[in-house]
Amino acid sequence: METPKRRRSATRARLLEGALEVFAERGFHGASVEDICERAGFTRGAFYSNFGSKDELVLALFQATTDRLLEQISALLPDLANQPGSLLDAVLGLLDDAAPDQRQWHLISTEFTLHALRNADAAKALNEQRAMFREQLTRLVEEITAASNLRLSVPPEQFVRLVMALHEGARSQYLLEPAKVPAGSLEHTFLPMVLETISS
Amino acid sequence: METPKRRRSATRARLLEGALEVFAERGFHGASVEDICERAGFTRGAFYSNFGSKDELVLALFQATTDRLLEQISALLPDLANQPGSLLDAVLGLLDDAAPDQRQWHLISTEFTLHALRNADAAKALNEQRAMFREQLTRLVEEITAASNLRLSVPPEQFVRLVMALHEGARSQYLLEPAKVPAGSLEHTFLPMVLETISS
DNA sequence: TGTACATCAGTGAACGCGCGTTCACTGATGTAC
DNA sequence: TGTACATCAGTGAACGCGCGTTCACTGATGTAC
Repeated sequence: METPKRRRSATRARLLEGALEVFAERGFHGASVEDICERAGFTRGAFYSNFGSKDELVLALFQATTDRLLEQISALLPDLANQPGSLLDAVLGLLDDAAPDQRQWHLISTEFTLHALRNADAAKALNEQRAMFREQLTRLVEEITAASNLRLSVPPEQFVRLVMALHEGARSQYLLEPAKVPAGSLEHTFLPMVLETISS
Repeated sequence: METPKRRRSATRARLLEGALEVFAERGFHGASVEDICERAGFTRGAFYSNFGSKDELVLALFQATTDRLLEQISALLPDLANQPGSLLDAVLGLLDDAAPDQRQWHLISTEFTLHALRNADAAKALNEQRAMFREQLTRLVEEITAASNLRLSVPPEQFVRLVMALHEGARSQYLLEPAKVPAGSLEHTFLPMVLETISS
């Protein structure tokens, strides 16, 4: 049953998917509306039938990506919290598994962050997403620390901020020099030191 | 004595300066050649008399900024190494002082990093600059650890990578939410833990 | 020292192309009777 | 069930504007004699 509404929302979804890919490859300004439509298999008219403008698309894309990311995290949370393994493995595993393609995700989220630093609306959306993301991670940390006898000497929220900041910087180094800085090496070398100090 | 050569190189310098400002404000693609020329007080003809293209400008700008950055670091190094204060204060102080305007520097270097992730030439230039930067920081760490009785349990080079990665991620968080994440707070909270563990 | 010519940094008008956006139209699906 | 009409998602040609780039020109500085 290919009702018009279903068809329409499928078109929208394919356009968003195409935009994600093309933005990752060429960046927001390097990707033309035509590039995106071609990738999705539509003409530009279809684009403007579904989105008001290219700017509107990027916000919609960010929201859609955010929704999917948070869904994936919610699905992963119970597994990780109950499985054997250290707190650190669980948290870092979540960060990696949440974004299937590290490089693509890094390019797009970094570009959107730059955009947000110059645009208040984007900043609001981004900060809300990041807050939700941190809350999920914080809950994971709390569950694991409660189950084990581990105690953090700083609030879990701040520990999460540390992990996210380090992860972002380390990922940047990894993508620039994959051979010299293996993925996750910085995190796995240093975070245990913090945890040992943090636990009592 | 306003010889033509002097005049020419002054024009080039002013164009580079204008480009730095305008790129920070609007981003590389958002800043037109005309914007840059207007800021510098020239017409577009002057621009193309000094640079082959907008793309060529961005590499020249990066090189010029790199040179100045490394010069500033060289000037700061001896002071920091001989002054009283912890290793950490010296390293973080260097990172902050090297870039006078945190926000501007973050915007531009992040955008260039994104560019480098899609462009091999830019990646080469960026990685060389970062390597020199790390070497300077590593030398500072070595001098300070040698003077004190501190011992690092990891090579200084890797310690520097940690500090740089964390600094980058923390700066991003700070710029997005200045009120919630004061500048340097993450670094000053967590790096001492690593140092305590690292020293023996 | 003065005159005639050469050089060349910077001017500013014009070009042209890419790209975001618009819009009259099509044809497939849905609805009324 | 069949016919006539309505809706509307998607088409594709056209528009127009911004911007990177070009180029013939100007006028100030340098050089030759």
